[in-house]
Amino acid sequence: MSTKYFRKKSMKISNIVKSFIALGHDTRLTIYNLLVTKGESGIPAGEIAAELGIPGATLSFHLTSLSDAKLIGSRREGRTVYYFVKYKRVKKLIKYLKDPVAATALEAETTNETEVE
Amino acid sequence: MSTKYFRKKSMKISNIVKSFIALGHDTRLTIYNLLVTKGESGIPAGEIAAELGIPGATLSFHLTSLSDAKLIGSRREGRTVYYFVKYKRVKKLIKYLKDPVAATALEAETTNETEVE
DNA sequence: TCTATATTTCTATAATTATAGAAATGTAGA
DNA sequence: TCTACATTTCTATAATTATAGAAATATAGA
Repeated sequence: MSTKYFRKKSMKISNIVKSFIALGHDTRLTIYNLLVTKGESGIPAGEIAAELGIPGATLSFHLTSLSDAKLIGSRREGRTVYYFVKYKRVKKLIKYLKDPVAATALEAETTNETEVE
Repeated sequence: MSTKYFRKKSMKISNIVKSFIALGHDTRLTIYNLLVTKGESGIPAGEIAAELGIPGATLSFHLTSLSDAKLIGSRREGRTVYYFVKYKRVKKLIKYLKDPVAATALEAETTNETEVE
């Protein structure tokens, strides 16, 4: 039973694909770029919007994509929400690019659907 | 004059974004995965289509995306076209993920629009 | 509680991308 | 040249994603 490239129809879009989708947009890649320069402390959503010159609603849409992909995280401080890069997922992508076969095997072995961070 | 996140409207979609777009699709990521297992010699388009169970026209569409992103290359042998991974671009992506600021600076410095390989 | 501020969600619309049959192109061999 | 085969391009259609104003939500401070 060759399971190599088999994929259940019901199987939702993989986290790896989600991550590449997230990075595959000019605005979102610029956000990633910006967040990298800001370190762990992150940067308020409003500042990102101002820096990129885009409406808050549009920014929110893109932040959701990056968050769903677990490429970024956020924390609220008062009425401000700070966004920051989550390097765990970035490292996973690098690993995937270097060796997709090994990374996929590892993923299948360790994925237990309860992963949080 | 802050050029940090400035981007000319006329400026076409960057090669990095193009690459992430290319990898951000289940079928295309599966193609990448498959090609990695096949090494330098590559694999005929027809075999990819058969392995994935998709029509040739659909495959061609996705191969174009990966080729435009320079993630894969091809060579014709008779009536067969072989596709293979081009690791130069993969390495560039890894570099970008690790340090987007440095990678972007390097890109700006070395891009002369005549890059072929 | 009232008001201002920060951000997100809702919604409609615009724009882009994906799919795949049919037609076209390129190549090999008879 | 004729036929078969491999692949790509053309085309229409379906599906998805992006955009941004308006409304909603959350929090802080007066």
